[in-house]
Amino acid sequence: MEEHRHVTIYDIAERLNLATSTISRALKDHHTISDKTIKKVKKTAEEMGFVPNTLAAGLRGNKTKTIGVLIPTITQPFLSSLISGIEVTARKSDYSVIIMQSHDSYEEEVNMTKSLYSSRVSGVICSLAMETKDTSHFQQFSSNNIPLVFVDRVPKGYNTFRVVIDNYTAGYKATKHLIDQGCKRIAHLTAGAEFGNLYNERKRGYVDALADHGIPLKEELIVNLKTMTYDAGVKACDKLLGLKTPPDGLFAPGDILAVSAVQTAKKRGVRVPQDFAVIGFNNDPISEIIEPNISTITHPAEKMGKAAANIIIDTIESHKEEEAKEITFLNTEVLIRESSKKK
Amino acid sequence: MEEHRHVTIYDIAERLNLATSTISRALKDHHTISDKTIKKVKKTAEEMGFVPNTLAAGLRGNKTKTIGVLIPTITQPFLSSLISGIEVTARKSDYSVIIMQSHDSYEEEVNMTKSLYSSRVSGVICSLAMETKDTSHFQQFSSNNIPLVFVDRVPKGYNTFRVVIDNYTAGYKATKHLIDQGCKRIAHLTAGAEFGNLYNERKRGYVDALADHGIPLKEELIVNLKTMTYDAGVKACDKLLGLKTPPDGLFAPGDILAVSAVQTAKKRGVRVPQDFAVIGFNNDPISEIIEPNISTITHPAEKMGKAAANIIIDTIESHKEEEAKEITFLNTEVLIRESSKKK
DNA sequence: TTACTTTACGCAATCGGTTGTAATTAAAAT
DNA sequence: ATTTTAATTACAACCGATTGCGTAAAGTAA
Repeated sequence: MEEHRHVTIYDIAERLNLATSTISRALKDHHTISDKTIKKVKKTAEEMGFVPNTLAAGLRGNKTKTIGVLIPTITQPFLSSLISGIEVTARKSDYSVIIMQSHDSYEEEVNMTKSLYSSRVSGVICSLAMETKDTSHFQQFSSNNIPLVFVDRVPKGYNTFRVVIDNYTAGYKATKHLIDQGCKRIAHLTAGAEFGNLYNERKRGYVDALADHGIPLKEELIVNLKTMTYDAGVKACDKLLGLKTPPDGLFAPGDILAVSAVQTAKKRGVRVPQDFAVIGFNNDPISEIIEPNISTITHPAEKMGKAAANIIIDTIESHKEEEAKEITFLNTEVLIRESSKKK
Repeated sequence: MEEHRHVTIYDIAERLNLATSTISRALKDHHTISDKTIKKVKKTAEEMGFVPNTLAAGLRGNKTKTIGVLIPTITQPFLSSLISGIEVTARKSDYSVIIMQSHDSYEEEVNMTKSLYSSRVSGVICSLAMETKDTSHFQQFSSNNIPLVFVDRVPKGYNTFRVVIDNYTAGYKATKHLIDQGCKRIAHLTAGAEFGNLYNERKRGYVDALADHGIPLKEELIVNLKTMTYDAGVKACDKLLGLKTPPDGLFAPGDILAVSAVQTAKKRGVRVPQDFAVIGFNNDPISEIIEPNISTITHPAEKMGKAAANIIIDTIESHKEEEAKEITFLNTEVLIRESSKKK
């Protein structure tokens, strides 16, 4: 296999007897270059198979048109949709996307921020690892004017862009829906405070909805999970449905858990939704396919990705130094399907 | 916000009164640098918050430790697992991963190869877009000694690395399983030849399995789909189950299709598996959750990703110019679950 | 024709590591 | 004390595109 050397602007310059500066400017339609020259240069570049070296440009200009995405894992419908939204939006503005998975490890996350900084990404989008409590490893981006957007799992008390849903309201709405369906004993699965404020917020919505409708809060109906997995859900639901007075409804803050609840109920001969109404969260593909279909809360993954990417790109292109680091809230909706329809 | 300038090896050199070359070598434990100096340099680098600029290194060395991944979409269990495998493996060797989605568009794919080449990726892993027939846009990688690995949806007649499963055998085994269960009229969904040889191979396995077991091939039981979607599956199965003599089994080359088949059957009052045994493909998470569970063929996405990434990295690190461009076959297994158990 | 604008393009430094080669110094050998 | 040899470190070119500044050429007005 013959090894070609990359064609550079020097090669084009030599061929046309022009300066490299002229080539560089011509290729990007700089106004000080005549149309004639521009056309000639572009034609020659095409002929010679010239492909710009973004490394050189990036080194010189200290910007790479690259967005670093740092998330727990990509094999989760919500997160892969998020990335999809980021990628599509980035591409429109000719940005590339580098993906890294922290696998919910703090240590990995720290290393990956270094790696991203090292490759001089133009911006960073991150959904925090479960383990992460301290976010000082993100300071390097803020300090160097690299826009940083947290999505979904965001830190508190850190002045950066954030793209989230209103988890409190979503939790409230989900619970209220179950109340509206006549549920009196509504169970809830949640995760410990160490996981950031996401599940806490949903739980807060649940608690307030109960209170607002005069339904007493029963601690026995709230199960704290370590991991939000199918198996953990099965175990929790087995426990809940085994109570002397079992719940007649469940707000699961994730569709996987809702699925596990529905199937556990079925296995125990508990009818869904008649005896046990279930509502999930996320609107994962599976919620629509399982029988009965699972009511859920939409979680606009793709939109959130697009929003995050747009923030990055806008911030860069507008050269705004002192940008207000706003929080972007995206809407969620209650999607009523069979699993919660008591009426 | 104060804008720091990046700390460079020049800054370290100045501080320590050493040459930049010494700093550079010390940081990578070059044997010509004394341990004393190495320690001193590393300590100072740490103190000053030095982070190497990979762009500069990449520009100079013409290698970036970056793998470009070009796939139809990431919001598909198989593909997101594939990426996950790639990312994990890449990271172990300190490689980054750039993701691009062709959305099955030939034009996008062509643009993206340019973009990847432009950013001087060290290697490329690709699963072809549905539309792609001509693969000359990948020539730029081959010509420039950038290792290229096709995964799953691979081109024919192009001498590159390929990581695939044996679709023929998998199709054969799936069909044989249905035959073993006593099915006499086995239907099959497939896709036109323009989609590459993947579905054709599975179909070939289906055809041969029937022939080997003395079961006549009925054209009416083979439905050609344009897209492998849930809705397309429903439509096809409605047609199949509406035949005068409907099939008593189905080999669907994708779990989504299998799910649509199971649900369509249920809706029509056809019992699965008693009246209609179904086997899918991929072992998507959903196949395990739907009721009845769907028998399927495993498709080792994560492993394929790892294999592909390893090929890239090994090729680069071994500096082999004339590497044999082998095809890597990964194993698949028949996963027998409820949807096909007639016996 | 002279002076003044535009228009078009070239020069050369720059971004930050990397690396072949030369130079300097220290340690060892004679 | 002198020559070898080995151990360290320095010099400077290089990767390829970008860009501020300067200059030459062409055009316009006086």
